[in-house]
Amino acid sequence: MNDVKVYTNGKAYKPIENVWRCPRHLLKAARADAIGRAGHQLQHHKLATIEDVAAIAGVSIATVSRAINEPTKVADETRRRVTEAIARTGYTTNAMARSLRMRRSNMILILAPDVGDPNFSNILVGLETEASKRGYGVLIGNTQNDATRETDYLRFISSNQADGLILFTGHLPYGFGQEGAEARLPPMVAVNEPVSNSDVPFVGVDNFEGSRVATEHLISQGHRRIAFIGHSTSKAVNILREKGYRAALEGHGITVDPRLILDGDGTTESGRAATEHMFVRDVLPTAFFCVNDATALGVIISLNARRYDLPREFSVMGFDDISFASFVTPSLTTMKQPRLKIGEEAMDLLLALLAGEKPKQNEVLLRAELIVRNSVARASRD
Amino acid sequence: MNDVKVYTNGKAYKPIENVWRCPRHLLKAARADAIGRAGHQLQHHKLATIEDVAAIAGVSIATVSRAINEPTKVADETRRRVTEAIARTGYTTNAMARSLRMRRSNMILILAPDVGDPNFSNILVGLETEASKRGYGVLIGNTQNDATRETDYLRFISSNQADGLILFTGHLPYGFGQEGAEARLPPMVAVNEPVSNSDVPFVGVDNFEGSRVATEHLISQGHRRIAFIGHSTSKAVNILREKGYRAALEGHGITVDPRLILDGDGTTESGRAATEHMFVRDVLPTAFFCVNDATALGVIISLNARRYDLPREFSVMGFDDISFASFVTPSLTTMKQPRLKIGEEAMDLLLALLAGEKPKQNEVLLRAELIVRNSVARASRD
DNA sequence: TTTGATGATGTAAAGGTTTTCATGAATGAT
DNA sequence: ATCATTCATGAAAACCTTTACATCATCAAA
Repeated sequence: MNDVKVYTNGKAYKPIENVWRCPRHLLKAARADAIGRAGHQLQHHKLATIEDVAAIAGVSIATVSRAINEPTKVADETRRRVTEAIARTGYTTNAMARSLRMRRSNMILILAPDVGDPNFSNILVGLETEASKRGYGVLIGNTQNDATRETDYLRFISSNQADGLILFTGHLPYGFGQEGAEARLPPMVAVNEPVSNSDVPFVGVDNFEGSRVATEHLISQGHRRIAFIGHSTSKAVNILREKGYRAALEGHGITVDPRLILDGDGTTESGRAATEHMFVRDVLPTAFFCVNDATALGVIISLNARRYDLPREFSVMGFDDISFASFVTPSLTTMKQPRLKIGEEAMDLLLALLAGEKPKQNEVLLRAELIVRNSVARASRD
Repeated sequence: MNDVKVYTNGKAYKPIENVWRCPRHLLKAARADAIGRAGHQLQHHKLATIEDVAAIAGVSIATVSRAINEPTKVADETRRRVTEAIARTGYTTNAMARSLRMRRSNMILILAPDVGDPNFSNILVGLETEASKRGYGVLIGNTQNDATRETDYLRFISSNQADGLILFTGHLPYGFGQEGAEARLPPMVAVNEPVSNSDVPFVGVDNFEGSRVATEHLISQGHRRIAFIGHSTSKAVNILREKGYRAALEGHGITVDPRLILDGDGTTESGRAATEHMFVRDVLPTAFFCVNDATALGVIISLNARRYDLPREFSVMGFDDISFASFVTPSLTTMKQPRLKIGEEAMDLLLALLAGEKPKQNEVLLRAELIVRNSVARASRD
């Protein structure tokens, strides 16, 4: 229309003729002014930008940015004007622009094989709480241990959409771990299951110690013939818990009877099968210490089916304290994993790594808590 | 050093004297070339950009962008060269830059009062699966029904960090819902609990119909005196389920006995209390239909404590099929919420809204499935 | 041969920040 | 009065895309 454009924002800016030299914060003054007049009500999807704020406050965008991020670096009066302008426009800094510029998204990606798993969701609470407290958001990725899905999620990392990684999977995402790819690994922390063959820091429960405590509890109730259900040569968790069991027995001068140690993969079915197997061979304990609650449930189901009176005739102890533990009959005595705490600690560690700190130790082990319910009683026989 | 800079990337570009007119894709040729020589191994945190790819492929960045996003619009041979350059550099498009430019993050924010709730995590699986299938990521926010935390999370929306919202909370986030703020509402879908006093689309189970089916199952087992535990005048879920219960009774010509309808807020404790109350007043049913499994658990605990033989003396029916339902004794007959499906449908609906489609209906109701276990038996008396 | 249409590609302008460097005023030391 | 510091601020570059528009070659139709 007209060749020479005039910009005003009510603060008596002079018309400028060299348009391409017009200070950037004036270029959009008209628009900002419109916003100003309309109060804090904005156009549908046109949000206020830092330029709008700058124009209203009568300062440059650099100053606005500083007023927000380093308040001490701007004069009191200026800061006041900026703050007011922000309130008037309802301005929020655009996270995308910020991330782009800072090469940092303030997002953490959580990779889990099964998001529906109760163990996951409980730790998640801790992770999320800590992250949010520190200004980070959490993104979740359900991998189902599928290589494709894992690599899919790597784009969050390599596209700068996430700064760090929490691994529930027990292994590096497929595509990492390759030689040469080392440099591309973002800061990460493993949780729930340590990452095998790697130096990824791990936060979890102290399985050895917890298992020892559990076994000692059974011993303290007079049990001498204690079975361990859930032997495995591959699963790190199972191996550690078995070690704790053995340590407790040996600590009390009780000889470990290999016939009382049965295989199990941690499923309910494996607990049931192991118990049945025990009755077939007719080598019976007075108490069952199970590698986890799911296994313990299998044992209880099997014993209930055989019409034994629990815990009078057999004691059963689990590990984990998963949600149903208090609902089985008899309710399960077990070791409670401090899941909330695990989540918080893991996130705390990850954020420290992001801040450039070197981890003092490669694993953080938290103590499991003995939860006494009704599945353990004093031994009624030898 | 020298005033005239020379840019080469091995493809015989001529030196250019007007530096500020130098084509952008040449400006960084040297760097890209270095990357090229080093194979796909990158500097620690310097990822390849679209310019690197462009320089290697010998095209402009516009063409690279098109080759990626609208492959049909570039010549076959060019596309081939670009693809190869991408492979060589290990390029991934920077999500932040993309989002900034497109004003769209491809992220969905999920707001839930309790992330640890099993109902949440199961629906989450469906949400995540569908989102990821469609190229969206999910961000989770644990609000604990805290106003501060809810407003905190709104920055994800107002800073363009999330395009849409899934609400588990049953209400609009604090700060929305105000007058005038209408325009700022992003597309959203409610799940688990409908949002009261609003037209936010809801995806959930058909409570009325499911409840009717449940009650009919009890009737089909010969029960006539069926209690409803969980009456409420405020909770939408409870109200609907009670309506289904009444409809079933009336459909079979059974008079509703108000003395068999007891208050309850859906907690285990409320189920226990209601049952005790019933025995105090000595008006007994032959079957208990509970508003949900948690309530049913309370009923079972109470009945077990009174040494009744279940399900012979009393039948108990729940609703939801939460995880422990199969572990209680007797294992609980209940209506299963199709949680995975709910999650998928909700996300599907939200993405449709994002794509600009108008929802055909304001709520999508999915059918609950009858799960027969051991807590319901044929009525042994009137 | 001219014109018009089509198709492939390049140029440059957003998109909204943060931050380096430059500028200029005010303050304190000499 | 002069000079060196310090302090508050502004200009402009950089972060990396997508896309409207312009350009140019090619080919078909007139």
